[in-house]
Amino acid sequence: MMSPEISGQQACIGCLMAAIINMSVVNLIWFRRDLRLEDQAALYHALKAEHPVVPVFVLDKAILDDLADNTDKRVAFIYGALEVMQQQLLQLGSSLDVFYGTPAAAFAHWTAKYQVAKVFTNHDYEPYARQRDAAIAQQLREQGISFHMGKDQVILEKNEVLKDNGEPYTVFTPYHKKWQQVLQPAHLQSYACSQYFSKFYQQAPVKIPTPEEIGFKVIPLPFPDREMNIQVIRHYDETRDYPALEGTSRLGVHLRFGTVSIREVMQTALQLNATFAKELVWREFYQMILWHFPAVATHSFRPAYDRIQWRNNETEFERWCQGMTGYPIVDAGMRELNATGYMHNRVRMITASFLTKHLLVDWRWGEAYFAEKLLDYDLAANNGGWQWAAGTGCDAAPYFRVFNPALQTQKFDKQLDYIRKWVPELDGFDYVQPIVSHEAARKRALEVYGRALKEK
DNA sequence: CGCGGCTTGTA
DNA sequence: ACAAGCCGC
Repeated sequence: MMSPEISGQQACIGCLMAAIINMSVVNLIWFRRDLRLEDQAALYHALKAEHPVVPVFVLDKAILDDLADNTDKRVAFIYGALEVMQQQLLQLGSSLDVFYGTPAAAFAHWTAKYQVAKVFTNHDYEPYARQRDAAIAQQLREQGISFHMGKDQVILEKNEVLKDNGEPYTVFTPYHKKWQQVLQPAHLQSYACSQYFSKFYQQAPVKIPTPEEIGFKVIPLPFPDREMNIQVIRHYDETRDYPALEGTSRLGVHLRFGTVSIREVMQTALQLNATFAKELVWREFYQMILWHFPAVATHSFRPAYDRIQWRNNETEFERWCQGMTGYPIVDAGMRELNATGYMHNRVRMITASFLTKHLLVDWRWGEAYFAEKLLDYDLAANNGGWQWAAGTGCDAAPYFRVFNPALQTQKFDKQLDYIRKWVPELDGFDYVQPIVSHEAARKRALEVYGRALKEK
């Protein structure tokens, strides 16, 4: 549903001006993490509204300045997605209008350049995004421009799945059950944007700032395919836990940036594999948690766990980052991450458990490292995963459940195919000694966690 | 309210 | 089997 959450109180000054000097009034569609032209909620509502639609995107200085690496793969991915959209728009006689700077400066620029009546965009549940959107809505309201938000990133959001007492769930299994009860066919219906493509504002191409102009280098990379691999999804429940196989969808990055529609993926998932569909609901669960409990971005979901006396040994943390712990399955995962910007999910759990439990490093350190390296990085999912592994989160693994790297290897990489791929020196004599013994580290973790929980 | 259930490990 | 935690019904 498209609700004018913040609507203009005054008459649209731009519209009056435009009427007088015969300029065309337009609406803006503001793309963020929904970088596609088909089955896109806010775009659909924009195209169906009264005026021509100008597609806009902000290369947000506030976000880009925080990236550690000027060859960040995600910037390259975004450029690729913008380029695809720009080609489609040019063929339609329109153009994307991309601005480099802060969102505030971007809208100051666009509202001076166009006679804007309304701005359409989709909900974003992250703390920074919420604050950004509130500020932009306010800025636009002062100019008599209304701000309209749609739901596009998830199937069911915010308060759509609640306990009978009206409170949000904090445990996945009952949330999932309720999610399935609430789901209606209409939630999965595709937004048929293309039938309104004639509504795009006609103008000459607007030049997109180059990566160099914004201080980045784009290194050509093979990104995961946007198309769903039907065979992989069909067998997801049987193959997903084996990191040596191609058993996962690799759609994470596309869901992150909206280069595929969650409605389309969920439709397929519900038809082909219930376990895969469930994983997509985990994604919605963590977005919902972040919306209702934004403090999890910086604190343990359970306050008692913020009392844990992390060892935070920087040398050990560095060895974990580099994949030099002496535990092959952990090292393989970290090296895969460093080399490719991707890590298999089973291994994400193992490496996260190892850092927090075996080395007793604050989960936020690991979360930040993954945030820096993962192409498919998403705050809600990454934070949820880390708090799950550390035992600090909602519906987390009980803290006394310490993953045993040897057992995990036995179960999920018995032939050592995955490990040998990333730790080739395993078969020689120069592989590093284990950083800690499993038994001693396990005992230490149980003591340290136990102490934090006993304190009042 | 007591018990099932939990991306698992150990006895 | 049983478990150092915890939620939901």
